[in-house]
Amino acid sequence: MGLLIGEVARRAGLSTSALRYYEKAGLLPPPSRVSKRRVYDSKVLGRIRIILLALDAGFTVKETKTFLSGYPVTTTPAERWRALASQKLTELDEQMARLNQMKSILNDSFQCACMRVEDCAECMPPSQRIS
Amino acid sequence: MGLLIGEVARRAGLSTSALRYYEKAGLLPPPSRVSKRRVYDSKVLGRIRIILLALDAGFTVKETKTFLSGYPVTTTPAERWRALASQKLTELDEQMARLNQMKSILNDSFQCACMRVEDCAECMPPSQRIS
DNA sequence: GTACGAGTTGAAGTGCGATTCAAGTCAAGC
DNA sequence: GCTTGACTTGAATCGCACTTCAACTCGTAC
Repeated sequence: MGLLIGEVARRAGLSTSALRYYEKAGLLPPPSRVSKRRVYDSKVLGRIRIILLALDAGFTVKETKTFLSGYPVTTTPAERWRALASQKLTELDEQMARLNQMKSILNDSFQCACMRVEDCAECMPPSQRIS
Repeated sequence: MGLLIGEVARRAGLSTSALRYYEKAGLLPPPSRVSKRRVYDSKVLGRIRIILLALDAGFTVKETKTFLSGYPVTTTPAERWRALASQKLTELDEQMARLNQMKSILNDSFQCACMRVEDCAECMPPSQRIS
């Protein structure tokens, strides 16, 4: 029933180093050992699935740890997720706004006929002006 | 007429360390010196304006250097910008797609009634399943 | 002459999420 | 008893855009 780290990595599509990293970071509980080697219960795959979902959602390793073990045991997964997700959604909206701003700058800048970059200081948009 | 680094920093809204960093990175030409101190011509402010616009557009320092000095002198600013911007826009669209995917995950996950995180392995979406 | 403020340098540090490395441990097969 | 292969550890490395640090150099004012 016990899985060695290589087998867990293969099934999860992760590297063994990533699994050790997650363990050190507190995402995965330290498994039992047989002659120093980590031996995992297959339940760990469920936990890894959850970890990967949280990371895919944009949570940092630290935030994911908070989701997994940073709340009183009485707090349900749904409650934890809602709390963290609303924060994260705010961040993502900020990032979207930032990306849209970048796109505007990319599309709108340097439409001048200047021959050299040095000449472009003149034709810059007002918002970018420096004293 | 000459500006010391502190004055340039103040006018540009940058730190002196950032200006030295840009110089080392090849974004700013090494200015003249008076007793070891950098003395800038006020034209440098125009160049800084351009650098900040490129960085605001999402270009890395390296890409910004390419824009400023990585093309034959016959290439106009508008041509350089178009070439680099189309690449960058592709990257930004990928990032937007990634952000939208994150938002979906945040909104759709953990709507279960599980009391403990360990129970949630069951109620995960199929796309996240691990062998 | 000495204190002050602004500048100089190269090296090291920051945060993130891992990966890579060297050197060692261990069980199984031959 | 020796090789093989999978594992173990802690430490170092990566990329990015800077910042911070210590130790030093200047010119000016008092």
